[in-house]
Amino acid sequence: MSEVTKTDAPARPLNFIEEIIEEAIARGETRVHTRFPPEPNGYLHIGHAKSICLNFGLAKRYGGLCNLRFDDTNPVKEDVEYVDSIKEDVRWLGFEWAGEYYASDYFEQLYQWAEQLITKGKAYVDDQTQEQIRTSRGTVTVPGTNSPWRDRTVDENLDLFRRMRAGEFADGDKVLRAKIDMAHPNMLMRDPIMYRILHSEHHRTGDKWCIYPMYDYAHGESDSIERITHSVCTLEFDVHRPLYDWFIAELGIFPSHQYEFARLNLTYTMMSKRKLLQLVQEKVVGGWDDPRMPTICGLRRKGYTPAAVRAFADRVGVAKRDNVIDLGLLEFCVREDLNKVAERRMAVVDPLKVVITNYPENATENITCVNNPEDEAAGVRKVPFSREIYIDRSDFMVDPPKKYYRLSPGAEVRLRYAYLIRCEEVIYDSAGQPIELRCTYDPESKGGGSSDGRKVKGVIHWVSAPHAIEAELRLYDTLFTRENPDDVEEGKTFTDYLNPDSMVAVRALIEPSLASATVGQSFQFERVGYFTPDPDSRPGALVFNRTVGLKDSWGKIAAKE
RNA sequence: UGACCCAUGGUGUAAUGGUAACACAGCAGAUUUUGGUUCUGUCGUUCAAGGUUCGAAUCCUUGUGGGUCAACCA
Repeated sequence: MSEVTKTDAPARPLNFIEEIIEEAIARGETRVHTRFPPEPNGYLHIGHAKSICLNFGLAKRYGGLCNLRFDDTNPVKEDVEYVDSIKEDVRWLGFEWAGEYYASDYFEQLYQWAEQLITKGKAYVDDQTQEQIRTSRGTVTVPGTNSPWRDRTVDENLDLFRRMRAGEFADGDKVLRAKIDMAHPNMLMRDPIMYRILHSEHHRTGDKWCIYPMYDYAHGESDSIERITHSVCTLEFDVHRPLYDWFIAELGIFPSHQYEFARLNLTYTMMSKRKLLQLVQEKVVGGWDDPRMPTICGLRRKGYTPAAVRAFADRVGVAKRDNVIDLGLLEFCVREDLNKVAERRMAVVDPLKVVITNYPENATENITCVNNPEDEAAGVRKVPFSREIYIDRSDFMVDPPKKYYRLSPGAEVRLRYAYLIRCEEVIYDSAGQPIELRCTYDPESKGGGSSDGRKVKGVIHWVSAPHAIEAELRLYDTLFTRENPDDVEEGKTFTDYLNPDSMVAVRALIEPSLASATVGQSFQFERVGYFTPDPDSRPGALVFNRTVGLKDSWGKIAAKE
């Protein structure tokens, strides 16, 4: 356990948990030990990323430690598949845990402590049915009533509890309950269940146990065993805190303390594990790692970087107020990172052929292109140029509106890093749609300037027709059309708000250097957006995911017209 | 009709009894061989009513609004 030392304090103000810690430091407490405690029953999402960044961030900032602990007290819902994915995601985010722990490692200790509570007269075996327990608990406004088994003797309780462990009873026959107060205003304190009988195989302990501790009984004690100083969880556990403290006090063990913060919500998506599972099971999405999912693996596949997610977690802040973060902030964070690190490439999403009539036939030249104007060290690359090229259909208009800087009949534009061209003739198909442009180029204008110093405002991207390679581009939009898909109108469900255009695949023509792109790389397709190769991508059958589009101020102006 | 938590621009988050600010979004402009980036400017905020105080976003009271809790889930 290391001493508290403040390291790389960020410029931002302290959040309330950091304030609590700094007050403790001022009082002379010298240790910060946190933990990230997922139940291995599903994939991690962006909300978990906030918690991970908070817990690991606190440890890092104050020179402490952060554990990874799997809260695996319910064998029927958990699986090793999930522990593996959770570890992968935490590592991907850039964090390394001080220790890897499992609540199931503490089953024996937890059991011994339960016997201790029975011996103290603070716990009893209850024979009531689930239904009887539920009704006798009362409601939020009416007190509960005591179980007829509440006053069993210590010896009888001990005997029964041992026989529960020995497997003498069937699931649901008996439970162990804490003896607190059936009239307590806090429902959680009305003799909460500590153990239930579950003849079920556990992914780590196998069939060693047939009784399993409940969350409330296991969590605080697990924190205590690991000597966690700051047990950080989300707001809905606020009402559990008195119970958390009660067990620790009755047992007289290391006093970990719980602090609650507001979970993350994001517009146009949802964090409910149950609903995300439904989307996977009903094949609305391709899987947990579908790029439209708010899961960490989905964001990764979509091209989000760990740095972007961490920056996002830092910017959303930590407080106790319910919140819904604008998706725009997440997108800002990934653009901010990718703008600095992603190499630029040219890709034509919707190709329109252009023939440069005064350019020599069968000639090819290599145009020097800057890889990243934000990073000189990224260097340059050569891109082939020839008489026939493709430009994007949206970069040409027969009858352009005002302030349209791109190509139109008689107008001139700059081909990025190459020449100025002028549109001399438009060739139409039988439906009246332009299918080819005949242009002339200014041989003196290569790389910049022009033969006579004239200024040309428009710059468009291009690919050489004989050199370009084909690729599938998957263009993503929000999965839902509603800002808060959980907020459903009368008679509807969240699936009624699915966006039919959340994924659109197009065939594009891209520059040849992209043939060797590999999963994990990010590129900015100039003037289009950020893209990353999808795991489905194969040589000769390239697939790229759009991480996020570029900011599009022309699109905004055009939309207003 | 219980206990607990929360309430600051459109969205988040600060201000810790002393000039309500920062980011994102929006708007306007400058720069730009990406209508990107960068830079500048700008719009706009303390749930209500009382009280304490020289002074309240902050403390107190009462409301109002939102949230959590009645799984042998976590």
